[in-house]
Amino acid sequence: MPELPDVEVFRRYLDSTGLHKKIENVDVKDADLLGEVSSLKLKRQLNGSSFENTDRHGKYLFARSDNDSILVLHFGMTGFLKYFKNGESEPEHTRLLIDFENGYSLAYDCQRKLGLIELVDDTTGFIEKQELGPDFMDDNFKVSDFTELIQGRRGSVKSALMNQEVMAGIGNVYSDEILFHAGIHPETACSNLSQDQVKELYRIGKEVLEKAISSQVEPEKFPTDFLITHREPDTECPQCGGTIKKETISGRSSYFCDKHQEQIK
DNA sequence: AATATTGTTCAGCA
DNA sequence: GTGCTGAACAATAT
Repeated sequence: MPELPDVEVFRRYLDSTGLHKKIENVDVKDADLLGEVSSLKLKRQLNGSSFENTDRHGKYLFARSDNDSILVLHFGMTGFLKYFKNGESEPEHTRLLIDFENGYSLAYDCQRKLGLIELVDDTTGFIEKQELGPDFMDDNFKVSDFTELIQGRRGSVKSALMNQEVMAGIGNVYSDEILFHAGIHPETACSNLSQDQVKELYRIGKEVLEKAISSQVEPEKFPTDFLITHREPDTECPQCGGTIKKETISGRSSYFCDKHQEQIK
């Protein structure tokens, strides 16, 4: 379930593996994942070029090549990247395979094909077209921006946090995590949040995602009082001795503590 | 065999 | 038109 932290980790991975290397072959193994770009165009644009830098907005990863084409990847629910040496086995559900001149390859694997492979020449245009809100971890995304977006919404906080058109990057798992640390019930209406709670949500949100990224989203590296490793109904809350409950909220299975996330409806 | 999983999209409702 | 909810979809594991 790649959300902002996961995609940021993929971005750094790509930075440390696949940059400045000449691409000598591109294999689109599943055209289902392609957006508007054709398989032929993708190959023509990337072949012979090299990736020079990367970027990320919400759950989208961008890799810019030296001919100014930009490869866009979205990881859906099951996507990941793997850089590996020739001869080693490629991941089982590789949908896009890029071979470099140095004998290594980069695989984009996406078992359940909910991801996206696209080629654009302008990230800003792409972000606008997708109608994505500001990236939650962008330094220019301030508490005042967050407050403005949350205020005046009719639905629950959880659906606001998860709505990519409101702000980009937070999904089911991290919306639960943020609300857990903020002590706010996921079903709380935005209109019922106090000014202080909204500010607190922003601060905690930044903190939670930052910690997830620095833990490289590896479960064993997360602090033990995080909900993420305790997503099991009717188990003990790692913070207060309450009970972790599971309920469908905003159409998603949500986990929360029945004791320290007070229920306001 | 039916169910659960999640991000996105879209039909439909207030 | 807007904001929101809920269903559908993909592919697989249990």
